[in-house]
Amino acid sequence: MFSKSCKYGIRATLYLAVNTKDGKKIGVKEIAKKLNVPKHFLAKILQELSRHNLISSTKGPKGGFYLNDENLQQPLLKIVESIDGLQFMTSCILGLPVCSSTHPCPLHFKAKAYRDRLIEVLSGQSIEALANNVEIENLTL
Amino acid sequence: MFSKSCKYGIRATLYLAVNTKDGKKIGVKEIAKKLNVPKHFLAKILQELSRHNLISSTKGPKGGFYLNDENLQQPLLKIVESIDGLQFMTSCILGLPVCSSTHPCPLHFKAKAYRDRLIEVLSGQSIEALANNVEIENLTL
DNA sequence: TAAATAAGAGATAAAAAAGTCTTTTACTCT
DNA sequence: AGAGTAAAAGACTTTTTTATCTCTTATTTA
Repeated sequence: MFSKSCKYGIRATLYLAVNTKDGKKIGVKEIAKKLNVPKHFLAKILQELSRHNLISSTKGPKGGFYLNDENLQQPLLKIVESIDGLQFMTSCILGLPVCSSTHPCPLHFKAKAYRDRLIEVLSGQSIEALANNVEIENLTL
Repeated sequence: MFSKSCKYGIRATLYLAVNTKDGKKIGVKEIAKKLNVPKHFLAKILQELSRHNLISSTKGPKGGFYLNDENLQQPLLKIVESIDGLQFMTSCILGLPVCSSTHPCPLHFKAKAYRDRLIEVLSGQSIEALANNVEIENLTL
């Protein structure tokens, strides 16, 4: 469903949301270590998210990545969009070039239900809200 | 979610189910053309499914692929299993090595509920039943 | 000005997808 | 029965995409 880049991006963003509320900044090295993902690969992903203004960063000593208020209000879907694009929202689970309610593949309706729920979470809640959940319920990242 | 191999495999199997009820056999060439997928790639996939006894074949002139009664009674999940494996049923949508009800990732429950629905279709209905649906509702393959 | 950190360009590696060529099997026609 | 042929089976190669790593540059802070 999501590429590795996208998975890493989501996890890193949520990690930042949870851990930079106090104005702290965190470097790639720490994030990569904590999430157990390849450091340089993650660096590229964060770079990209930063360029899209979905996360924030400052260079230099004491620099690092963090989420500002605007970043925190975005839905997670933005992260997905900027890494994988939004094809996953509409693309056919069997890979048919055209697949819709009026022209469905055999799995269309069941698949759509599954996906729509997910899209709801990704687009309906802010990163901040999801991060709060992570804290309250002590979820894994 | 599914690899291309798997998508091609599912579509080809359903195509065979719909079109070989009368004892007809169909060659890779025709299937590839009808489904608009790469011929040689499909050949390899069908070969594999045949080896796993999920579809049937005969060589030589007038030979080709078809589904026998046993094949038709299998659930589609078997096709998925023999091509992609069953990881998709349990693997975390965020790629976490461990993700379960007791140790969930932030998207775990939303993702699970609807993935389970999909698994229901893939495992609860026979290929024959799904193929009937395809015919009755004139679905695309 | 030195050091720490992100940004950026590009190379390499691994995995997935697609294609080529050869061998085997079974049918058809004589 | 034997020869020719059409199809799948199988081994292998090439291409494309995704994932990962390396090295250099720019920026900021102390």
